[in-house]
Amino acid sequence: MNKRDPVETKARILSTAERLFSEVGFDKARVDDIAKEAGVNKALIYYYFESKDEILETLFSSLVEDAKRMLVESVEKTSDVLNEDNYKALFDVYIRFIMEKRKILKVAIAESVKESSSISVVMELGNLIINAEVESIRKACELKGLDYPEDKKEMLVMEFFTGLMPFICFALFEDQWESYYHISEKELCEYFYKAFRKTHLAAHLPK
Amino acid sequence: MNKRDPVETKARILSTAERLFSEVGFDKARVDDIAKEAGVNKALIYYYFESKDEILETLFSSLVEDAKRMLVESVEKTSDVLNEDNYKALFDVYIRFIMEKRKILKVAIAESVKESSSISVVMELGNLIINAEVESIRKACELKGLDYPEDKKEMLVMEFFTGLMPFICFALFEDQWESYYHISEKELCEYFYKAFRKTHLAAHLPK
Amino acid sequence: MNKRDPVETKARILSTAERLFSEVGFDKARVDDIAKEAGVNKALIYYYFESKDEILETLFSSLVEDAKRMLVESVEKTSDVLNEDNYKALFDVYIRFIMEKRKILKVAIAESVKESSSISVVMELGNLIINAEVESIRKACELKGLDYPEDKKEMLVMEFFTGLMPFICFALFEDQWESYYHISEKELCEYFYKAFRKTHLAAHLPK
Amino acid sequence: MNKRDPVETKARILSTAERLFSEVGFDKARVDDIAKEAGVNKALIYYYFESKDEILETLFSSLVEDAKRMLVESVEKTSDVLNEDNYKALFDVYIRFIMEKRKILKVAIAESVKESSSISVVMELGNLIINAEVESIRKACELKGLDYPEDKKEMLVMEFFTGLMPFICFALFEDQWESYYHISEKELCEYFYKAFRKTHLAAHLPK
DNA sequence: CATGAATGAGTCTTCATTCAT
DNA sequence: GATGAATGAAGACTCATTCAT
Repeated sequence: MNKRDPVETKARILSTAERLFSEVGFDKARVDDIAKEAGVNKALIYYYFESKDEILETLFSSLVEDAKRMLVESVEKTSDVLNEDNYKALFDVYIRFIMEKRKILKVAIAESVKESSSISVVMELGNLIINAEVESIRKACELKGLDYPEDKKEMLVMEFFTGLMPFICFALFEDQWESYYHISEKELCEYFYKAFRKTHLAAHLPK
Repeated sequence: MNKRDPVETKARILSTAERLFSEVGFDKARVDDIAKEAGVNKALIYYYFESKDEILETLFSSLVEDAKRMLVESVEKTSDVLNEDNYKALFDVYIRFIMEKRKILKVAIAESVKESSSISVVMELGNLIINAEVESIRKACELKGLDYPEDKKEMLVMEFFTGLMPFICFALFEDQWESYYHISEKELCEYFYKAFRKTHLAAHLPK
Repeated sequence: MNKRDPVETKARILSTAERLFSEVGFDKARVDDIAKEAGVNKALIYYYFESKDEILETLFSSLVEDAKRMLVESVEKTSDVLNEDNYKALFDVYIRFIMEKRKILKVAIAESVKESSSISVVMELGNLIINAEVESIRKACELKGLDYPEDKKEMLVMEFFTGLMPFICFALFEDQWESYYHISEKELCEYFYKAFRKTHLAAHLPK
Repeated sequence: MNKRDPVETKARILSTAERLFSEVGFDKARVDDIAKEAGVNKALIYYYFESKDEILETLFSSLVEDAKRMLVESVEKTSDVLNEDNYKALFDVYIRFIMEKRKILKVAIAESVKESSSISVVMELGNLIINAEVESIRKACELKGLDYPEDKKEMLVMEFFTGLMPFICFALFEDQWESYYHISEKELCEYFYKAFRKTHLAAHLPK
């Protein structure tokens, strides 16, 4: 907690805000508390950010940027052959990303769900991810000389609601599952992979 | 809008609150606005409800009660034979229920996601529904003389994350999909069924 | 200080605000202090007024309304013959009005002087008064069979800068003259009348 | 805008402050904005001035000093014979001075009007000017062998309220007259001279 | 001289809730 | 049941001023 290190200070404000937003919700989170818990003066927050809203927007932008980076990297890493091993590798990349971002994802969901928010981050993020997915599926088919007959919209719907959403919901409710069903994160994650493999992945893998 | 009809008045307060909560979020929704839009005096709201929180609790209780009723009815309606037609019928019952409750579901998700909320409605609701599902699967297996070998926890995880969550997310984001991808509710619902059938349902149907 | 008498309460807020605005200026006056000194809860102020600005606007509107009333009454009272006695009577009506409104006039001047305020109250008030004056002069000339040859704009300028402004400035600085030159209000007022008679009034009276 | 020229920098801060104070009022003007618009770092302002108040005091002092200089010069320039031409020349000197100082005069009036300000600049300035005026009148009388019978206080009142105040008010409201009555500064100034000649000056000129 | 970062003390405004009728 | 008036406790945001370099 180096004072007079602007970059570090700004980062500390952001991560404290992220935590508080996810703990009590954006609206209930108090700027006073962010300041106190980040160990900075409240006015300093307004030196770096125009408003409480701008803090949230900054966090959302980072989320989207990180997602883009993650998608690029995941494409580079995974070979184009679609088989169970590859899917597992991809699953791991995604689950790691989503669990790392769980805090801000909770906030994103809570805010996106409000009918007042014009274009929600979740839609933006979703669009990004499912398009990447559909594209990689298309490429894989091409590579194998398979035709790629499917309706693109249908694929988008499938990727979004049965692919992405279970992942995000895993991030949202994993901790509650832990305490509600007395299950460890590791165990839950394994069950989740099994379930995901039998449902969404099964639809992708050649029968 | 019958004045001097307590039951109707209370219902009007509840439905107005539900709408406002879903539109702007529970925290941002003002009791003043609920009063104004319900056409009642603000103090009257406090005659019917202890607090703003109690309004939300009432709405959540109704949601849970309605879900229970829906589950009972769905069991009565559907025969025990598990085939595609039966699943489609069940799908329709669920989708209708979830779309009807989309407003309060949005609020439920937004609130459940906060780490401060001890036991979230979504977990309660989820537990209810996935247990019913698992139970009906068990019965179906029994009926057909099949053994029911699966790990129960695995089934719960599957029902929750790849069965229920896509449904709920459909309710949450259906309207945003409409405007983002210029697609009608009907069309989206059809795509969603196709996707759901190929993934979650496929895992249930005998190969 | 009757609680639960809305009219009286609102009036008390307004007069307290008027006093504080004139004492320390609109910007430095604190809503907290208005509340405290008016003996009401701060939130009650916002129950009656949208904002601090609206309080000021209400006060300004009252000032304009009162000025209109005063002008109507002054026309009714004074006969159309323009002689020294009539002018003295008119002077007294004006000086009484302006001294009664000195508090809000101070605020009005301070605010009007800001280049940001689009149309200032002082201009509005000035326009009202000088037009009434010019009109009454026109009538008087007509009555006496005199022609009314003067350029109207010139008259407006004269009424505003050498008629109205000395009056308003009297209201603004009377108290400071008292303490600076050790002179009583009565005495100062007499001097002021003499000066005003020799200058502005002299220009109106037949030579 | 020569950087690294302390004198010029300080002057730039002062003139920017003067402009902002007159545009939005002293209280609403922000040191941040003065810094930004003067193109200097905020902390530098505090290197040159103790406080925001000191900036204002500096501006007020300059105003008083400049007024003194102007008075001395005006005495030197104008001969002691009081006739219409001399008065017009004096009028021009005054109007030029007052128009040049309109910005800070607006601030001075706004601040002087507050009942909290112990001795206001306007009273100080007024005292300065009206004493000079009365003195020059006395000299002129003496010169012409006329007795100078008048009550001094009466003369002070007259000079202040019907002599100085119309001038200052001209500076305050000239721009608003322009836009309100669609009149040019030149035209308005001519009308003002006519009005001033018929009222205040007429009282001074031998009949 | 000059600057980016930091701070304390406000200041307006909001809002759930209650009171008196 | 119903209402207009009243309140306490906060909460977002501001701003003159100072510090460290």
